[in-house]
Amino acid sequence: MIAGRSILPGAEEPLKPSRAFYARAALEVAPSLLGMHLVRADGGITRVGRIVETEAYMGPADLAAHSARGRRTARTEVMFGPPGHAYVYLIYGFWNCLNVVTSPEGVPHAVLLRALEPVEHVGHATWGPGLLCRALNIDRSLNGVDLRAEELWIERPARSASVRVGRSARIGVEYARHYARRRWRFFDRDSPYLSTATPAARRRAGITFQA
DNA sequence: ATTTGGATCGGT
DNA sequence: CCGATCCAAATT
Repeated sequence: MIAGRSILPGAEEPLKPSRAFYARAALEVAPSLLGMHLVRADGGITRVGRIVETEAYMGPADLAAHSARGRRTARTEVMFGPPGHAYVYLIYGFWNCLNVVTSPEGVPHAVLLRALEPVEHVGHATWGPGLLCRALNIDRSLNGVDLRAEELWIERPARSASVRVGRSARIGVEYARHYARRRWRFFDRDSPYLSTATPAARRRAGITFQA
């Protein structure tokens, strides 16, 4: 029994990616996270979503990153720390955003998690970084937590189909000059839960709950 | 001390 | 496009 979920005899146990998995450039980690599960131990409830949309933020050189030009502040500090930890920040006054810190310690890369498909105990919209955090009850109190620990983590599902990966420019970074054009957003082409999907497409896919 | 604007979202 | 709403960062 792990966090209330039984492991059937003979079934593969879900596996948390190694520290080395996270110690790579955000641009490599971002597409690799598609199809993995984000798990939140929320009181007695284990909430699970399948990651379907990510963006890479590539540290000092990337003008779209909070760590652009090596900016090291109380807020960005966790990005300079060891890989495989959560960077959670507040944006526009009321939305939290969750990132996965990547690259070796001292190199401030991160992958923004932008959308999930509900898997277990997810009762709200998940098609955007702010909505994703709200649905899994993630806020800045989780800033810095180890994503290989027991509060908030990422695991490879025991069974997973391959993902048809699409890519595009990142969203909401028009200010970042030529970095705004880099196609560092990755997504599952077959998911109706993308942040860019239209309400009509979601209805067609049978998604019922509202934002 | 004050100003600016943001890795968002839903409604118009 | 706009407004909601707060904080980090930059500037004075």
